Amino acid sequence: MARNKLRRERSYHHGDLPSALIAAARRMLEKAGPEAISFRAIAREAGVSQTAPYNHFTSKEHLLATLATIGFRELEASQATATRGAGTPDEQIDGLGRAYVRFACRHPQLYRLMFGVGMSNWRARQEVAKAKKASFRPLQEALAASLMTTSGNSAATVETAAVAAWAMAHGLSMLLIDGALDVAHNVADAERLAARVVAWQVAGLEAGAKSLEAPSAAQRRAPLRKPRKRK
Amino acid sequence: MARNKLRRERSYHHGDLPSALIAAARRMLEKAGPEAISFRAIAREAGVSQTAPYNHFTSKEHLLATLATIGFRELEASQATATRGAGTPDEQIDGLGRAYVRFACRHPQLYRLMFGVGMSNWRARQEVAKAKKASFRPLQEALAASLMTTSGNSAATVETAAVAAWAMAHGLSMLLIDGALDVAHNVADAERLAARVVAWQVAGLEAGAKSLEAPSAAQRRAPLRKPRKRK
DNA sequence: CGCCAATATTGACACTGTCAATATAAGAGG
DNA sequence: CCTCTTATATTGACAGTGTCAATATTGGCG
Repeated sequence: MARNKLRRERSYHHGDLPSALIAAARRMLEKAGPEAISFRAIAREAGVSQTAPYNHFTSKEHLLATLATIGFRELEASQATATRGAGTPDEQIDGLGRAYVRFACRHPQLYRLMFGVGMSNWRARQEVAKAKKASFRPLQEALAASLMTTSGNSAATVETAAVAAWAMAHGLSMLLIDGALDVAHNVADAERLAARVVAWQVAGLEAGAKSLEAPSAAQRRAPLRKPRKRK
Repeated sequence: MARNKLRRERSYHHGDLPSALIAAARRMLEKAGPEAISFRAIAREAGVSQTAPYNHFTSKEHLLATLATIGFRELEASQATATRGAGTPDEQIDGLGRAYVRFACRHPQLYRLMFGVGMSNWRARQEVAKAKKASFRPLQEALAASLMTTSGNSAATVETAAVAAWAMAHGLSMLLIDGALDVAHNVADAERLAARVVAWQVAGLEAGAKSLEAPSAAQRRAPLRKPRKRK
Protein backbone atom coordinates (compact mmCIF):
# COMPACT_ATOMS: atom_id res chain seq x y z
CA MET A 1 0.00 0.00 0.00
CA ALA A 2 1.45 3.32 -1.03
CA ARG A 3 -1.52 5.50 -0.21
CA ASN A 4 0.57 8.44 0.91
CA LYS A 5 2.21 8.49 -2.46
CA LEU A 6 -1.06 8.21 -4.33
CA ARG A 7 -2.52 11.22 -2.68
CA ARG A 8 0.21 13.40 -4.09
CA GLU A 9 -0.28 14.92 -7.56
CA ARG A 10 -1.76 13.07 -10.51
CA SER A 11 0.24 9.91 -10.67
CA TYR A 12 -1.91 6.81 -10.95
CA HIS A 13 -4.35 5.97 -13.67
CA HIS A 14 -6.43 8.98 -13.07
CA GLY A 15 -4.31 10.81 -10.56
CA ASP A 16 -6.62 11.48 -7.68
CA LEU A 17 -9.97 9.99 -8.47
CA PRO A 18 -11.52 10.36 -5.01
CA SER A 19 -11.09 14.12 -5.02
CA ALA A 20 -12.21 14.39 -8.61
CA LEU A 21 -15.30 12.35 -7.78
CA ILE A 22 -16.42 14.38 -4.83
CA ALA A 23 -15.68 17.55 -6.78
CA ALA A 24 -17.86 16.30 -9.61
CA ALA A 25 -20.53 15.20 -7.17
CA ARG A 26 -20.51 18.57 -5.52
CA ARG A 27 -20.75 20.39 -8.82
CA MET A 28 -23.72 18.30 -9.92
CA LEU A 29 -25.30 18.54 -6.50
CA GLU A 30 -25.58 22.31 -6.43
CA LYS A 31 -26.90 22.23 -9.97
CA ALA A 32 -29.52 19.53 -9.87
CA GLY A 33 -30.25 18.68 -6.26
CA PRO A 34 -29.55 15.59 -4.19
CA GLU A 35 -32.23 13.39 -5.73
CA ALA A 36 -31.13 13.93 -9.30
CA ILE A 37 -27.56 12.93 -8.59
CA SER A 38 -26.37 9.71 -10.16
CA PHE A 39 -23.35 7.60 -9.41
CA ARG A 40 -22.80 6.86 -13.05
CA ALA A 41 -23.13 10.50 -13.99
CA ILE A 42 -20.50 11.42 -11.42
CA ALA A 43 -18.14 8.90 -12.91
CA ARG A 44 -18.91 10.24 -16.38
CA GLU A 45 -18.26 13.79 -15.21
CA ALA A 46 -14.93 12.71 -13.76
CA GLY A 47 -14.00 11.08 -17.03
CA VAL A 48 -13.88 7.49 -15.85
CA SER A 49 -16.29 4.68 -16.45
CA GLN A 50 -19.21 3.61 -14.31
CA THR A 51 -17.54 1.28 -11.86
CA ALA A 52 -14.23 3.01 -11.33
CA PRO A 53 -15.56 4.85 -8.27
CA TYR A 54 -16.09 1.52 -6.53
CA ASN A 55 -12.37 1.38 -5.94
CA HIS A 56 -12.65 4.35 -3.62
CA PHE A 57 -16.22 4.35 -2.34
CA THR A 58 -18.10 1.27 -1.34
CA SER A 59 -21.40 2.67 -2.60
CA LYS A 60 -23.18 5.75 -3.77
CA GLU A 61 -24.30 6.27 -0.20
CA HIS A 62 -20.70 6.20 0.92
CA LEU A 63 -19.71 8.90 -1.56
CA LEU A 64 -22.64 11.08 -0.57
CA ALA A 65 -21.82 10.54 3.09
CA THR A 66 -18.26 11.71 2.57
CA LEU A 67 -19.57 14.76 0.78
CA ALA A 68 -21.91 15.41 3.68
CA THR A 69 -19.03 15.07 6.12
CA ILE A 70 -17.03 17.58 4.13
CA GLY A 71 -20.00 19.91 4.25
CA PHE A 72 -20.13 19.66 8.02
CA ARG A 73 -16.41 20.35 8.25
CA GLU A 74 -16.88 23.50 6.18
CA LEU A 75 -19.81 24.55 8.30
CA GLU A 76 -17.70 24.03 11.38
CA ALA A 77 -14.91 26.11 9.87
CA SER A 78 -17.30 28.93 9.03
CA GLN A 79 -18.63 28.76 12.56
CA ALA A 80 -15.12 28.97 13.91
CA THR A 81 -14.33 32.10 11.91
CA ALA A 82 -17.62 33.60 13.01
CA THR A 83 -16.57 33.58 16.66
CA ARG A 84 -13.07 34.85 16.04
CA GLY A 85 -12.71 38.35 17.46
CA ALA A 86 -16.28 38.62 18.69
CA GLY A 87 -16.77 40.16 22.10
CA THR A 88 -19.36 39.11 24.63
CA PRO A 89 -20.81 35.60 24.55
CA ASP A 90 -24.14 37.01 23.41
CA GLU A 91 -22.53 38.77 20.50
CA GLN A 92 -20.81 35.51 19.65
CA ILE A 93 -24.10 33.66 19.71
CA ASP A 94 -25.60 36.28 17.45
CA GLY A 95 -22.76 35.96 14.99
CA LEU A 96 -22.79 32.18 15.10
CA GLY A 97 -26.49 31.97 14.43
CA ARG A 98 -26.32 34.34 11.50
CA ALA A 99 -23.30 32.54 10.08
CA TYR A 100 -25.08 29.21 10.40
CA VAL A 101 -28.11 30.31 8.44
CA ARG A 102 -25.94 32.10 5.92
CA PHE A 103 -24.00 28.91 5.27
CA ALA A 104 -27.19 26.97 4.70
CA CYS A 105 -28.54 29.59 2.32
CA ARG A 106 -25.31 29.76 0.37
CA HIS A 107 -25.11 25.99 -0.10
CA PRO A 108 -28.72 24.92 0.03
CA GLN A 109 -28.38 21.61 -1.75
CA LEU A 110 -25.30 20.64 0.20
CA TYR A 111 -27.06 21.53 3.43
CA ARG A 112 -30.04 19.41 2.44
CA LEU A 113 -27.73 16.55 1.67
CA MET A 114 -25.93 16.89 4.99
CA PHE A 115 -29.14 16.29 6.89
CA GLY A 116 -30.79 14.11 4.32
CA VAL A 117 -28.47 11.20 3.71
CA GLY A 118 -30.14 8.04 4.83
CA MET A 119 -27.25 5.92 5.98
CA SER A 120 -27.94 2.23 5.95
CA ASN A 121 -24.25 1.63 6.51
CA TRP A 122 -23.53 1.91 10.18
CA ARG A 123 -19.95 3.12 10.01
CA ALA A 124 -20.61 5.87 7.52
CA ARG A 125 -23.59 7.06 9.49
CA GLN A 126 -21.46 7.32 12.60
CA GLU A 127 -18.81 9.38 10.86
CA VAL A 128 -21.36 11.84 9.54
CA ALA A 129 -22.92 12.09 12.97
CA LYS A 130 -19.55 12.93 14.48
CA ALA A 131 -18.92 15.73 12.00
CA LYS A 132 -22.46 16.96 12.60
CA LYS A 133 -21.95 17.26 16.32
CA ALA A 134 -18.57 18.90 15.84
CA SER A 135 -20.10 21.58 13.65
CA PHE A 136 -22.57 22.33 16.39
CA ARG A 137 -20.00 22.66 19.15
CA PRO A 138 -19.05 26.34 18.70
CA LEU A 139 -22.61 27.47 19.25
CA GLN A 140 -22.92 25.10 22.16
CA GLU A 141 -19.84 26.54 23.83
CA ALA A 142 -20.78 30.15 23.32
CA LEU A 143 -24.16 29.37 24.81
CA ALA A 144 -22.60 27.72 27.81
CA ALA A 145 -20.33 30.70 28.32
CA SER A 146 -23.24 33.08 28.16
CA LEU A 147 -25.42 31.18 30.57
CA MET A 148 -22.58 30.49 32.97
CA THR A 149 -21.55 34.10 33.33
CA THR A 150 -24.99 35.58 33.91
CA SER A 151 -25.82 33.24 36.74
CA GLY A 152 -25.25 29.73 37.86
CA ASN A 153 -27.38 27.56 35.60
CA SER A 154 -27.55 23.83 35.79
CA ALA A 155 -25.95 21.71 33.11
CA ALA A 156 -29.38 20.52 32.06
CA THR A 157 -30.53 24.07 31.48
CA VAL A 158 -27.47 24.87 29.40
CA GLU A 159 -28.03 21.75 27.38
CA THR A 160 -31.63 22.61 26.76
CA ALA A 161 -30.61 26.06 25.63
CA ALA A 162 -28.08 24.58 23.25
CA VAL A 163 -30.62 22.24 21.76
CA ALA A 164 -33.06 25.10 21.39
CA ALA A 165 -30.47 27.25 19.65
CA TRP A 166 -29.48 24.50 17.26
CA ALA A 167 -33.09 23.67 16.52
CA MET A 168 -33.77 27.30 15.81
CA ALA A 169 -30.84 27.70 13.45
CA HIS A 170 -31.49 24.41 11.71
CA GLY A 171 -35.21 24.91 11.41
CA LEU A 172 -34.88 28.41 10.10
CA SER A 173 -32.31 27.27 7.57
CA MET A 174 -34.53 24.48 6.38
CA LEU A 175 -37.62 26.64 6.08
CA LEU A 176 -35.66 29.25 4.18
CA ILE A 177 -34.16 26.71 1.82
CA ASP A 178 -37.56 25.19 1.20
CA GLY A 179 -38.97 28.58 0.40
CA ALA A 180 -41.63 27.97 3.02
CA LEU A 181 -41.35 31.51 4.33
CA ASP A 182 -42.80 33.97 1.88
CA VAL A 183 -41.26 36.75 3.93
CA ALA A 184 -37.91 35.92 2.43
CA HIS A 185 -37.49 35.50 -1.29
CA ASN A 186 -33.79 36.05 -1.83
CA VAL A 187 -30.65 35.46 0.15
CA ALA A 188 -30.50 39.03 1.43
CA ASP A 189 -34.04 38.79 2.78
CA ALA A 190 -33.15 35.48 4.36
CA GLU A 191 -30.16 36.90 6.17
CA ARG A 192 -32.10 39.88 7.43
CA LEU A 193 -34.81 37.60 8.75
CA ALA A 194 -32.22 35.30 10.29
CA ALA A 195 -30.63 38.22 12.07
CA ARG A 196 -33.97 39.22 13.54
CA VAL A 197 -34.83 35.72 14.64
CA VAL A 198 -31.42 35.16 16.17
CA ALA A 199 -31.58 38.46 18.00
CA TRP A 200 -34.96 37.38 19.30
CA GLN A 201 -33.53 34.15 20.54
CA VAL A 202 -30.62 35.83 22.29
CA ALA A 203 -32.90 38.32 23.97
CA GLY A 204 -35.01 35.50 25.34
CA LEU A 205 -32.10 33.47 26.64
CA GLU A 206 -32.13 34.70 30.19
CA ALA A 207 -35.86 34.48 30.64
CA GLY A 208 -35.85 30.95 29.29
CA ALA A 209 -33.08 29.89 31.61
CA LYS A 210 -34.82 31.41 34.58
CA SER A 211 -38.04 29.61 33.77
CA LEU A 212 -36.25 26.29 33.67
CA GLU A 213 -34.18 26.89 36.78
CA ALA A 214 -37.15 27.93 38.88
CA PRO A 215 -39.31 24.85 38.34
CA SER A 216 -42.54 26.13 36.86
CA ALA A 217 -45.60 24.25 35.77
CA ALA A 218 -44.02 23.35 32.46
CA GLN A 219 -40.86 22.17 34.14
CA ARG A 220 -42.73 19.97 36.55
CA ARG A 221 -44.70 18.59 33.68
CA ALA A 222 -41.55 17.67 31.81
CA PRO A 223 -38.35 17.06 33.75
CA LEU A 224 -35.29 16.08 31.77
CA ARG A 225 -35.20 12.75 33.52
CA LYS A 226 -38.25 11.01 34.65
CA PRO A 227 -38.57 11.65 38.41
CA ARG A 228 -38.11 8.59 40.50
CA LYS A 229 -41.45 7.20 41.38
CA ARG A 230 -41.86 7.79 45.09
CA LYS A 231 -43.59 5.05 46.95
CA MET B 1 -67.84 11.08 -16.38
CA ALA B 2 -69.41 9.30 -13.47
CA ARG B 3 -66.77 10.01 -10.89
CA ASN B 4 -69.19 10.28 -8.01
CA LYS B 5 -70.35 6.77 -8.74
CA LEU B 6 -66.83 5.45 -9.01
CA ARG B 7 -65.82 6.66 -5.63
CA ARG B 8 -68.47 4.51 -4.01
CA GLU B 9 -67.51 0.98 -2.97
CA ARG B 10 -65.39 -1.31 -5.12
CA SER B 11 -67.08 -1.18 -8.46
CA TYR B 12 -64.65 -0.49 -11.27
CA HIS B 13 -61.68 -2.60 -12.17
CA HIS B 14 -60.04 -2.15 -8.87
CA GLY B 15 -62.59 -0.20 -6.94
CA ASP B 16 -60.72 2.78 -5.59
CA LEU B 17 -57.18 2.61 -6.81
CA PRO B 18 -56.09 6.11 -5.76
CA SER B 19 -56.84 5.47 -2.12
CA ALA B 20 -55.33 2.01 -2.27
CA LEU B 21 -52.20 3.48 -3.81
CA ILE B 22 -51.62 6.18 -1.25
CA ALA B 23 -52.39 3.67 1.50
CA ALA B 24 -49.80 1.31 0.08
CA ALA B 25 -47.34 4.15 -0.37
CA ARG B 26 -47.84 5.22 3.20
CA ARG B 27 -47.38 1.72 4.51
CA MET B 28 -44.14 1.27 2.60
CA LEU B 29 -43.00 4.75 3.53
CA GLU B 30 -43.06 4.23 7.28
CA LYS B 31 -41.35 0.90 6.80
CA ALA B 32 -38.52 1.70 4.42
CA GLY B 33 -38.13 5.45 4.23
CA PRO B 34 -38.81 7.92 1.44
CA GLU B 35 -35.77 7.06 -0.68
CA ALA B 36 -36.47 3.36 -0.81
CA ILE B 37 -40.01 3.83 -2.05
CA SER B 38 -40.72 2.71 -5.59
CA PHE B 39 -43.61 3.48 -7.85
CA ARG B 40 -43.67 -0.05 -9.18
CA ALA B 41 -43.54 -1.51 -5.70
CA ILE B 42 -46.52 0.61 -4.71
CA ALA B 43 -48.46 -0.72 -7.67
CA ARG B 44 -47.43 -4.26 -6.78
CA GLU B 45 -48.52 -3.73 -3.18
CA ALA B 46 -51.88 -2.48 -4.38
CA GLY B 47 -52.26 -5.54 -6.58
CA VAL B 48 -52.20 -3.82 -9.95
CA SER B 49 -49.50 -3.69 -12.52
CA GLN B 50 -46.78 -1.13 -12.97
CA THR B 51 -48.50 1.47 -15.07
CA ALA B 52 -51.99 1.37 -13.64
CA PRO B 53 -51.22 4.23 -11.23
CA TYR B 54 -50.59 6.52 -14.18
CA ASN B 55 -54.33 6.74 -14.64
CA HIS B 56 -54.58 8.58 -11.35
CA PHE B 57 -51.21 10.19 -10.77
CA THR B 58 -49.18 11.87 -13.44
CA SER B 59 -45.91 10.74 -11.90
CA LYS B 60 -44.27 9.27 -8.84
CA GLU B 61 -43.62 12.81 -7.68
CA HIS B 62 -47.31 13.57 -7.96
CA LEU B 63 -48.23 10.61 -5.78
CA LEU B 64 -45.65 11.51 -3.18
CA ALA B 65 -46.81 15.11 -3.25
CA THR B 66 -50.40 14.13 -2.52
CA LEU B 67 -49.17 11.96 0.30
CA ALA B 68 -47.22 14.92 1.65
CA THR B 69 -50.32 17.08 1.39
CA ILE B 70 -52.29 14.51 3.34
CA GLY B 71 -49.58 14.56 5.95
CA PHE B 72 -49.86 18.31 6.31
CA ARG B 73 -53.63 18.05 6.65
CA GLU B 74 -53.20 15.56 9.45
CA LEU B 75 -50.64 17.74 11.13
CA GLU B 76 -53.03 20.64 10.87
CA ALA B 77 -55.80 18.56 12.38
CA SER B 78 -53.61 17.50 15.28
CA GLN B 79 -52.67 21.11 15.82
CA ALA B 80 -56.31 22.08 15.84
CA THR B 81 -57.15 19.52 18.51
CA ALA B 82 -54.15 20.67 20.54
CA THR B 83 -55.61 24.14 20.97
CA ARG B 84 -59.11 23.01 21.73
CA GLY B 85 -59.94 23.78 25.31
CA ALA B 86 -56.60 25.28 26.21
CA GLY B 87 -56.60 28.42 28.27
CA THR B 88 -54.21 31.32 27.91
CA PRO B 89 -52.44 31.95 24.65
CA ASP B 90 -49.15 30.93 26.21
CA GLU B 91 -50.59 27.61 27.29
CA GLN B 92 -51.90 27.17 23.78
CA ILE B 93 -48.47 27.84 22.33
CA ASP B 94 -47.00 25.34 24.72
CA GLY B 95 -49.49 22.69 23.70
CA LEU B 96 -49.13 23.44 20.01
CA GLY B 97 -45.38 23.17 20.09
CA ARG B 98 -45.45 19.89 21.95
CA ALA B 99 -48.11 18.50 19.63
CA TYR B 100 -46.07 19.55 16.61
CA VAL B 101 -42.96 17.72 17.71
CA ARG B 102 -44.99 14.75 18.82
CA PHE B 103 -46.56 14.45 15.38
CA ALA B 104 -43.15 14.52 13.73
CA CYS B 105 -41.79 11.87 16.08
CA ARG B 106 -44.79 9.65 15.60
CA HIS B 107 -44.60 9.79 11.80
CA PRO B 108 -40.93 10.42 11.18
CA GLN B 109 -40.77 9.20 7.60
CA LEU B 110 -43.94 10.98 6.62
CA TYR B 111 -42.65 14.17 8.17
CA ARG B 112 -39.40 13.84 6.27
CA LEU B 113 -41.35 13.33 3.08
CA MET B 114 -43.52 16.36 3.74
CA PHE B 115 -40.51 18.63 3.78
CA GLY B 116 -38.40 16.62 1.41
CA VAL B 117 -40.38 16.30 -1.79
CA GLY B 118 -38.60 18.08 -4.55
CA MET B 119 -41.39 19.23 -6.76
CA SER B 120 -40.40 19.89 -10.33
CA ASN B 121 -44.06 20.19 -11.19
CA TRP B 122 -45.21 23.67 -10.41
CA ARG B 123 -48.83 22.98 -9.64
CA ALA B 124 -48.13 20.14 -7.25
CA ARG B 125 -45.48 22.16 -5.46
CA GLN B 126 -47.95 24.96 -4.94
CA GLU B 127 -50.56 22.67 -3.47
CA VAL B 128 -48.11 21.21 -0.98
CA ALA B 129 -46.96 24.70 -0.05
CA LYS B 130 -50.53 25.70 0.66
CA ALA B 131 -51.13 22.76 2.95
CA LYS B 132 -47.82 23.48 4.63
CA LYS B 133 -48.76 27.02 5.45
CA ALA B 134 -52.19 25.97 6.64
CA SER B 135 -50.68 23.51 9.08
CA PHE B 136 -48.60 26.30 10.52
CA ARG B 137 -51.45 28.75 11.00
CA PRO B 138 -52.68 27.60 14.44
CA LEU B 139 -49.32 28.29 16.03
CA GLN B 140 -49.14 31.57 14.19
CA GLU B 141 -52.49 32.67 15.51
CA ALA B 142 -51.84 31.67 19.09
CA LEU B 143 -48.59 33.56 18.94
CA ALA B 144 -50.30 36.63 17.61
CA ALA B 145 -52.89 36.42 20.37
CA SER B 146 -50.22 36.16 23.02
CA LEU B 147 -48.14 39.05 21.76
CA MET B 148 -51.15 41.23 21.17
CA THR B 149 -52.55 40.88 24.65
CA THR B 150 -49.33 41.52 26.57
CA SER B 151 -48.59 44.76 24.80
CA GLY B 152 -48.99 46.38 21.44
CA ASN B 153 -46.43 44.75 19.23
CA SER B 154 -45.93 45.59 15.61
CA ALA B 155 -47.02 43.17 12.93
CA ALA B 156 -43.40 42.66 11.97
CA THR B 157 -42.53 41.61 15.48
CA VAL B 158 -45.39 39.16 15.60
CA GLU B 159 -44.32 37.74 12.28
CA THR B 160 -40.77 37.32 13.43
CA ALA B 161 -41.99 35.54 16.52
CA ALA B 162 -44.10 33.21 14.41
CA VAL B 163 -41.19 32.37 12.16
CA ALA B 164 -39.01 31.77 15.18
CA ALA B 165 -41.56 29.46 16.71
CA TRP B 166 -42.03 27.49 13.53
CA ALA B 167 -38.30 27.25 13.01
CA MET B 168 -37.89 25.99 16.53
CA ALA B 169 -40.57 23.34 16.23
CA HIS B 170 -39.44 22.25 12.79
CA GLY B 171 -35.76 22.21 13.64
CA LEU B 172 -36.27 20.31 16.85
CA SER B 173 -38.43 17.77 15.04
CA MET B 174 -35.84 17.28 12.35
CA LEU B 175 -32.95 16.91 14.78
CA LEU B 176 -34.93 14.43 16.83
CA ILE B 177 -35.92 12.40 13.80
CA ASP B 178 -32.34 12.35 12.58
CA GLY B 179 -31.17 11.13 15.94
CA ALA B 180 -28.78 14.06 16.05
CA LEU B 181 -29.53 14.72 19.70
CA ASP B 182 -28.07 12.05 21.89
CA VAL B 183 -30.08 13.46 24.78
CA ALA B 184 -33.16 11.80 23.36
CA HIS B 185 -33.11 8.19 22.28
CA ASN B 186 -36.77 7.22 22.33
CA VAL B 187 -40.04 8.96 21.73
CA ALA B 188 -40.67 9.62 25.41
CA ASP B 189 -37.29 11.31 25.78
CA ALA B 190 -38.02 13.34 22.70
CA GLU B 191 -41.31 14.59 24.05
CA ARG B 192 -39.80 15.50 27.38
CA LEU B 193 -37.07 17.42 25.65
CA ALA B 194 -39.56 19.08 23.34
CA ALA B 195 -41.61 20.20 26.32
CA ARG B 196 -38.56 21.78 27.91
CA VAL B 197 -37.49 23.53 24.73
CA VAL B 198 -40.99 24.80 24.05
CA ALA B 199 -41.32 26.06 27.60
CA TRP B 200 -38.03 27.82 27.12
CA GLN B 201 -39.28 29.45 23.99
CA VAL B 202 -42.51 30.61 25.58
CA ALA B 203 -40.66 32.07 28.54
CA GLY B 204 -38.47 34.07 26.23
CA LEU B 205 -41.32 35.43 24.12
CA GLU B 206 -41.78 38.72 25.88
CA ALA B 207 -38.12 39.53 26.14
CA GLY B 208 -37.63 38.81 22.48
CA ALA B 209 -40.54 41.00 21.49
CA LYS B 210 -39.31 43.82 23.64
CA SER B 211 -35.86 43.63 22.10
CA LEU B 212 -37.30 43.91 18.62
CA GLU B 213 -39.76 46.65 19.46
CA ALA B 214 -37.14 48.82 21.13
CA PRO B 215 -34.69 49.00 18.27
CA SER B 216 -31.44 47.62 19.62
CA ALA B 217 -28.11 47.17 17.94
CA ALA B 218 -29.21 43.94 16.33
CA GLN B 219 -32.44 45.49 15.13
CA ARG B 220 -30.68 48.45 13.58
CA ARG B 221 -28.28 46.05 11.96
CA ALA B 222 -31.09 44.07 10.39
CA PRO B 223 -34.43 45.76 9.77
CA LEU B 224 -37.16 43.69 8.20
CA ARG B 225 -37.18 45.96 5.18
CA LYS B 226 -34.12 47.67 3.93
CA PRO B 227 -34.24 51.27 5.20
CA ARG B 228 -34.64 53.81 2.47
CA LYS B 229 -31.32 55.20 1.55
CA ARG B 230 -31.30 58.77 2.80
CA LYS B 231 -29.54 61.27 0.58
C1' DC C 1 13.59 -6.32 -15.46
C1' DG C 2 9.25 -8.94 -13.57
C1' DC C 3 5.76 -9.32 -10.50
C1' DC C 4 2.01 -7.71 -7.35
C1' DA C 5 -1.31 -5.06 -5.90
C1' DA C 6 -3.97 -1.05 -6.74
C1' DT C 7 -6.64 0.81 -10.15
C1' DA C 8 -9.73 1.00 -14.30
C1' DT C 9 -12.88 -1.23 -17.91
C1' DT C 10 -16.33 -4.30 -19.91
C1' DG C 11 -20.38 -6.82 -19.61
C1' DA C 12 -24.13 -8.23 -17.20
C1' DC C 13 -28.26 -8.36 -13.88
C1' DA C 14 -32.18 -6.76 -11.63
C1' DC C 15 -34.35 -2.84 -10.89
C1' DT C 16 -36.39 1.84 -11.72
C1' DG C 17 -39.72 5.70 -13.97
C1' DT C 18 -42.22 6.38 -17.95
C1' DC C 19 -44.21 5.96 -22.61
C1' DA C 20 -47.02 3.73 -26.55
C1' DA C 21 -50.07 0.37 -27.92
C1' DT C 22 -53.44 -2.72 -26.52
C1' DA C 23 -57.02 -5.02 -23.88
C1' DT C 24 -61.04 -4.88 -20.74
C1' DA C 25 -65.23 -3.62 -18.77
C1' DA C 26 -68.73 -0.18 -16.73
C1' DG C 27 -72.29 2.75 -17.79
C1' DA C 28 -75.01 5.62 -21.40
C1' DG C 29 -78.11 5.62 -25.36
C1' DG C 30 -80.53 3.42 -28.68
C1' DC D 1 -80.89 -6.38 -24.94
C1' DC D 2 -76.95 -4.85 -27.64
C1' DT D 3 -73.81 -1.48 -29.20
C1' DC D 4 -70.38 2.27 -28.26
C1' DT D 5 -67.84 5.52 -25.76
C1' DT D 6 -64.81 6.26 -22.25
C1' DA D 7 -62.32 5.37 -18.10
C1' DT D 8 -59.43 2.09 -16.45
C1' DA D 9 -55.84 -1.69 -16.50
C1' DT D 10 -52.15 -4.58 -18.87
C1' DT D 11 -48.24 -5.73 -21.81
C1' DG D 12 -44.03 -4.60 -23.82
C1' DA D 13 -40.50 -1.66 -24.45
C1' DC D 14 -36.74 1.96 -23.63
C1' DA D 15 -33.29 4.45 -21.36
C1' DG D 16 -31.22 4.87 -17.12
C1' DT D 17 -29.84 3.34 -12.45
C1' DG D 18 -26.75 0.83 -8.54
C1' DT D 19 -23.91 -2.91 -8.17
C1' DC D 20 -21.39 -7.25 -8.99
C1' DA D 21 -17.98 -10.53 -11.42
C1' DA D 22 -14.46 -11.05 -14.57
C1' DT D 23 -10.95 -8.93 -17.03
C1' DA D 24 -7.53 -5.61 -18.42
C1' DT D 25 -4.05 -2.11 -17.39
C1' DT D 26 -0.30 -0.02 -15.02
C1' DG D 27 2.63 2.08 -11.31
C1' DG D 28 6.17 1.14 -8.19
C1' DC D 29 8.75 -2.36 -5.19
C1' DG D 30 12.03 -6.07 -5.05
